Amino acid sequence: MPSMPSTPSMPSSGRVTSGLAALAALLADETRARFCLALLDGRAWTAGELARHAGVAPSTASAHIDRLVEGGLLTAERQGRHRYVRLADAQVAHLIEDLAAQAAPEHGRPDRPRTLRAASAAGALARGRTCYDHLAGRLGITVTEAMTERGLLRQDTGFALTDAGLRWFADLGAPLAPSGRRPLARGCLDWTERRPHLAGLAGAALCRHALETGWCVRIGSTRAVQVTPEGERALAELLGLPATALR
Amino acid sequence: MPSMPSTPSMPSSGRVTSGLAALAALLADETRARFCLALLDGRAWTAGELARHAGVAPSTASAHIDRLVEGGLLTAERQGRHRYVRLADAQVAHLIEDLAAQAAPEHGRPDRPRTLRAASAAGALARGRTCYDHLAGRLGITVTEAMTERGLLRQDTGFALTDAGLRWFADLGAPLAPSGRRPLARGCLDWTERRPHLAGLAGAALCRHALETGWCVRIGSTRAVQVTPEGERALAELLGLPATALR
DNA sequence: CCCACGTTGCGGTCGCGACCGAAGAGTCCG
DNA sequence: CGGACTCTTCGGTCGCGACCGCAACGTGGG
Repeated sequence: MPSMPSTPSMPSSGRVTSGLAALAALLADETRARFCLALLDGRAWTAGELARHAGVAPSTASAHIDRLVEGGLLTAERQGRHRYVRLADAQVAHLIEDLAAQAAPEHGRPDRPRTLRAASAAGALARGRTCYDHLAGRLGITVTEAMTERGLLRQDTGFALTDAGLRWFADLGAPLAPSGRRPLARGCLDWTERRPHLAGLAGAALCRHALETGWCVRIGSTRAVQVTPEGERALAELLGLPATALR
Repeated sequence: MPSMPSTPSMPSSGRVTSGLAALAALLADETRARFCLALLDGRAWTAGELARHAGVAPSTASAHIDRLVEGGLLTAERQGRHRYVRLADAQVAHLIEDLAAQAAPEHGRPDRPRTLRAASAAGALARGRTCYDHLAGRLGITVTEAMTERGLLRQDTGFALTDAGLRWFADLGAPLAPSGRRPLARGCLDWTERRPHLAGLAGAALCRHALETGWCVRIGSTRAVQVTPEGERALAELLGLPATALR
């Protein structure tokens, strides 16, 4: 009830305020937050998978998914008896990344793994992974830094591809065209490396190209990726990266 | 209790998840959201001002401020019997901007003002305002676009100053030096214009310079700003902006 | 065709947190 | 040194929402 600002303030402040609060409320629940972070791998999960992942009853998960879809964070698609769910778009993914980065400045001790299995999984993720639709982890950072050093990417005065960078992508067979409202290049703060890696249309194109041409492959069905021998050769040739930098 | 992911997933997933949920919970309350949006003007408010602004009791506001400070979104500073409160840093400001932008895609009809006074205030804000520590509104967009056209700023492949842009700032008497983790230039989506304006260190330097040299002045004690005749002359000379573009 | 499984809808329970008012601590001023 | 002001602390109330179990629905496989 006390939703009336007693001071005349920002116009449309009411709508923006309640919109902001409503959006934040979607992520304010631990279970929904877990859903969104899981979906940050860019793939589609079924409702049941998400329920098991978060450790809640299927009915609970279903209700949460409804709210997230309603709020525009997720999109759902029915296929047979499954309901596949994914993040709505790159903007949402980027928003959640930013929030997670802000929420986890605990970069001192990244939660020591308890088991050998967990340790090796953590290592694989730190080495290389996908972040929504682009590359992250040491792999993502290494590639981004190499592109910067080679003058393909400019990070000192912002974050943008250079003309040489545009040509590089074209030569690669993955020409970039401005599309919609998504920027060609943007920095995405890496969780494990605490430095920005390449995101945006260029990051997505590079990741897609790397997976399609076999430069890297997914490990199992996780978001972790591994560079292949061909990938090492290609990156050495195109970016001057020594093979050892990618292991 | 169901905090165990039944699927082995992201390492440190627990911590990140609860951190994300806790951070979002801070903004999930309408009153706290109103506080943060008010503080987006970049200035320090007293606890009482925020309480009146949001229409809650002082005791309620005090508790909210505690939580926001505890969560790292705000910093507080006691001065006499007042407690001045501001956003913690530019990163927090940017995060809230992004969230607000995502939360308010209602760009069809921006909440028609009810009174003449409100209409003129809304008009002034749309013409020019500060957004945390840089310029926004039509003023911010116009300047940003002019800088882009003049080759000082590159937006087609990302968002970065050019070398000419660096020189432009140096000639202005506001040389830019990379500092800490804040980027020199970054795009900040404008609420009213739906296009990015210049933020980051360069945006802050430009705004500071504009206010110090009298290119623009604040209207009353709001975040709205107005271009002065000197400002028109300077911007015409430095960016080729016709005076009519700024009214 | 029926059974198993993934998914959804419906009560019902329970705990967290947003709110206020009143009283207390600290500060500035006459 | 007392009064006006700002802010904080403390109890106590109340409503929202996260959760589960159970039952129903639909799909796909045997």
